[in-house]
Amino acid sequence: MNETPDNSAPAPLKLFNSLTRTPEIFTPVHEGEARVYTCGPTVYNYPHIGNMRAYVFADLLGRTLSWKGYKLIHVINITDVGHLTDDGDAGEDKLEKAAAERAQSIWDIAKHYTEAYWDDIKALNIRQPAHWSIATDYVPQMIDYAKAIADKHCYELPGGLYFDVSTVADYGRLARATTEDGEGRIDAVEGKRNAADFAIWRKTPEGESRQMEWDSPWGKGAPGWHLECSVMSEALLGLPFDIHTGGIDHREIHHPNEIAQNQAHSGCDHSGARIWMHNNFLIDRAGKMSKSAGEFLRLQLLIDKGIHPLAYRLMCLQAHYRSELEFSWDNLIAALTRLKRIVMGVERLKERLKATQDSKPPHPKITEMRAQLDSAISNDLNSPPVIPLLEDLLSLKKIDPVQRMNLLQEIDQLLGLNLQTLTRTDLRLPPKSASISETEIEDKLDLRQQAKAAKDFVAADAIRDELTAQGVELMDGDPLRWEWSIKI
RNA sequence: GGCCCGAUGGCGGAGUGGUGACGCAGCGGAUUGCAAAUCCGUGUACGCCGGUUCGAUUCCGGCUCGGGCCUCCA
Repeated sequence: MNETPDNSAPAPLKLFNSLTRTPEIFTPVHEGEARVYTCGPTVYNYPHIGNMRAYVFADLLGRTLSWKGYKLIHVINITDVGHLTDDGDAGEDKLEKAAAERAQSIWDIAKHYTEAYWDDIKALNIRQPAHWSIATDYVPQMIDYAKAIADKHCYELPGGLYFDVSTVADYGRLARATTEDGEGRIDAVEGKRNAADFAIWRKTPEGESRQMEWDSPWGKGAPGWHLECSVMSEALLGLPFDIHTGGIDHREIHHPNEIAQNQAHSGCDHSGARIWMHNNFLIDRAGKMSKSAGEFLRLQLLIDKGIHPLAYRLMCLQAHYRSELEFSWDNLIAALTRLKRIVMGVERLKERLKATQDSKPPHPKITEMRAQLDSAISNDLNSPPVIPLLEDLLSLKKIDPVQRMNLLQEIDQLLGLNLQTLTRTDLRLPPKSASISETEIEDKLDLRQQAKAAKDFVAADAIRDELTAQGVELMDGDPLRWEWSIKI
């Protein structure tokens, strides 16, 4: 235990490595730099809010690395090459299927969903990575990559080129999986040498043609979906790089396969990335949210209901990234209420700031809080205790506002809640169902104000009732005057 | 079937071998024409059975329940 934390010394950054299943002290491959690769979305559908938790997590990691003084080089990929829809390798591409259903070009579909994803990224105040790597931009490199490993590590089947997982050392170490059999729920592809072997290149079936296909030494087709991440991470970050992130489901299949490819291509036994980090799921009462389960929650739905996206971000940060997080509307609205109160605290702090001069030595309480902040975030990105810390900071009225604002800025640099500019008005999103305009509301409130001044409470109450019926909540003693009431 | 994880108050969610974070809701107070908003204050918990220990919610074992992965998925 840390009996006497040394407030002057920064805490070493510890990150939980899925490879060792323990927290490890982060030491960069390249002095002063942090190179991070994040598995991004497959753009054949809208992202749901569960998907977005992964990017909030990756953003928290990136912000932490920046705050710790590392030069961050972050890559997030966009998978716009189709993935199979059905079991095994016999299915259709999801992108192809979506294109067929909507009678649009597959490229238009990918573009549409990529932009929808980027809208969500922006709404959640997730910082832009250094590179958005688009899978279809890298197909020639993927083919070269596959050629380079084909002889020693791959074999051909009618369906395409397969990777033989027995050709690399310690396959599946990330998943802690036994390589052999296990009773999978799907039929194995005929001819595979090992159950875990996976496609590097998928041939377009005889007699079919696809909108997205490329020539290769193994016939016309498309790259296997594990290939792209190995190729792009190596191309953009070099091997080994520091940290690879993704959802916890990737720990079992996708990332072990990436590691196998990295080993094959580099000729080294290292895993490509030193630290593999996985965020846990956002779960609904029925279980995890998934795209294949039909209807799912999009960020836009929250916005339509009048819930600001940053409330979702706060909800994520209230839980540790490795814990499952239970989704409920109550919880989300609780986060929104909390965020509003935090913003009010910041606004009060700003007011006090105007009337104050900078003061000299840092207040011991501020120093202590900064150390607590460092200690929490350095402990595998433990964001939940940072939020009460922030709230305490806002309520410490006796401490110099300048010093409090400085620490607030640091906290917000980490949490990314945009606290320095976010206002209560920003948080007052009109729900899609709103049946009255803001101007009309303001006009009616003015009338009510007049009625109140004339002590005509019957008239004043009538206006209030009318507005309440239209989903408007009155707040007379508050400069904001009114609020939308949120209906789920 | 195989592998893995979790179980904390009304809901969500931290943390800890011994003074039971925190948020939302609730309750009390201030405020208000009455409310609302806001501010201040405040109660309740550690799945079950054993074990280790002076002492366990925290460590170990078993059980029950829940969840994840094994198919694309954050």
